[in-house]
Amino acid sequence: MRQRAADTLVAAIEAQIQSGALAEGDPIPPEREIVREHGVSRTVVREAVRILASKGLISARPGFRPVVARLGYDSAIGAVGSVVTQLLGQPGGVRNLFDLRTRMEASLVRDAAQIATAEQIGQLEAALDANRLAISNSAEFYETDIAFHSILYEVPGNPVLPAIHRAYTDWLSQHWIKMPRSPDRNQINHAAHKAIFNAILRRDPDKAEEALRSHLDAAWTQVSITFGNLNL
Amino acid sequence: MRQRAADTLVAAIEAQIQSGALAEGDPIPPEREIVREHGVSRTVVREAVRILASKGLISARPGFRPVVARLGYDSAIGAVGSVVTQLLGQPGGVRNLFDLRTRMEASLVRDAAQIATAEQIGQLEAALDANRLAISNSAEFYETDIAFHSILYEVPGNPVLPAIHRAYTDWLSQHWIKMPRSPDRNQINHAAHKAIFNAILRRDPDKAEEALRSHLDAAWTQVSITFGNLNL
DNA sequence: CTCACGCTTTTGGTATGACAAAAAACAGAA
DNA sequence: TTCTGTTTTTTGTCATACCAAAAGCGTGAG
Repeated sequence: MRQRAADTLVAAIEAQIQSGALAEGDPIPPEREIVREHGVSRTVVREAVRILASKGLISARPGFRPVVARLGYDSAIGAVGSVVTQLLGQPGGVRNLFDLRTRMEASLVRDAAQIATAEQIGQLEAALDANRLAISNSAEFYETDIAFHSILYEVPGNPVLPAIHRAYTDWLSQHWIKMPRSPDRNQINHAAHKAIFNAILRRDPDKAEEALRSHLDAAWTQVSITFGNLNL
Repeated sequence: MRQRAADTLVAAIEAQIQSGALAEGDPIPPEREIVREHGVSRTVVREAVRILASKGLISARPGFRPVVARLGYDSAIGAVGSVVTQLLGQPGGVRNLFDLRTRMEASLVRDAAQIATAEQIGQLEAALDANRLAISNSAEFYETDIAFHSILYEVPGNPVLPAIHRAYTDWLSQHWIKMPRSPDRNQINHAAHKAIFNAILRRDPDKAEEALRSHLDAAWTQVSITFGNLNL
C-alpha cells in the first residue's frame, strides 16, 4: 500500500476540476456516487472531500453539497492561513513577514513613481485626503491607512498583488490592532504618506522608496517598543 | 450540528501544537487514543488528521504515526501548492507569477548592490563561474542558473526569501523545463548573469535592476515564443 | 553484554452498515 | 401560480471488523 486511496481520489478530482469536467460553482457528485464510480469506501471519499476543502479547491459548508470553489489568488493565500499563524508565533516571525512587506512596498512605490497613470495618482491623492480627514478618528484612520497602501498594490495591474496586500493586512493586523493609537501618531503617519505621495508625484523612485522605508521602519519601531521585543 | 466535529478537533490539536503540548517532531497520539480522549468516532479523528496534514502542520507518511511537522516557511508554501497549480493553469497565471518573481528579484539585486558583503559577492562570483563552466551542458547550466539566483535570495538574511525562491522554481519549472535549451542560449544567459554581477560589484543598484529585468524579460520572451502565447 | 532474529501487539488504512439530522425534491392545496 | 407539508436524498457521525504494515518485545546466538 504505497499510496493512500484518498490521495489518488484527490488527484482524480483535482484533474477533473482542472480539465473543466467540474466547472467552478458546480456541486461535486454525491459521496455515494463517487463510491460507485471509483470503487472505494465512503470513508475514503469523505477524506478526499475534506482534503480538497482544506486545500481550498472546493468549498464545503456543513450539511450542503460541496461545490467547486471559484479559484482566485485570495483562496491560494487563505490556504496558507493556519501555517502562517503558527509561523508568526515563533521568534522573528512577525519581523520576517514585515520585512517582506517593506521590500514589496518599496518595489511598488518605485514602480508607482515611474509608471503610475494620472488616474492612479488621482486615486492616491484622494486616499491621502481621506487619510488626512480621519486623523482625529483612529479607527477610521486605520482604514484609510490601509486603503492608501492598497492603491500602491493596484498600480502594476497584477492581480496577485492586491491579494498579497490583503494577506499582509490580515496576518499582521492581529498584531497591529493591539497597538495604541493617537491623533499624534496618526498625524505623523499621514505626513509620511504625504511624503511618499509627493515623491511619486515628482517621479522620483529613490525618494519614494526612501520615504516608504522610513515610514514602515518607524511603524516597526513603534510596534517593537509597544510589545517590548517579545518574540517578534 | 452547527460546527463539524472534525473541525473542532482540528482546532484543539492546533492549539496543542501552538501551546507546545505537542512539540515538533513528536508523534501525535494514536487515533484510538484521541477517540477516547475526545469522545468522537475514529472517522472524525481520521478526517481531522488528514486536514492537519494537508495544512502542513503534521506530516503523515502512509503507514506511519503522523508527527508534528517542523514548521518552516517551506511548509507554508507547500500548503498552497495545489491551488497555485490550478491558478497557473488559467489565462495569465504564469505571466502574473513570473512578473511577481521579476519584481522580487529586481528588489533583491538592488539590495545586493547596496548591502552585499564581500563574502556574499564572493559566493556570487563562484556561482557565476560554475555557471560559465556549465555552458556546454544544458542540464547542468539550468542547475547553476538556479543556484546563482538563489544566492540573491540569501543576501538580505530573511529566511522567508529562500523559501519563496524554492517556491518560484518549483512552480515555474513545470513550464520552464519544457523549454528547448542550447549552448547558444546558455551563453546569452550567462552574459546576463555576468552583467548583473558586475553591476552589483560596482555598487550600482539601478544598473543591477536594469540588467536583471532585461535578463528576465528576455527569458520570458523566449518562453512565450516557445509556447505560442497559449494560456500563459 | 550486545546484537540479530522472529513473534506478538499496536496502529494505520479501508470497508461496511446503520441512523439521525438537515437539505433537496416533490406533490398537493390554496 | 405560490405556498406548504411530506417524502426522498444526502451529509454527518458512529460502531465494528479486518488486513497489512510498523513498532515493541523477548529470546537466543555470538
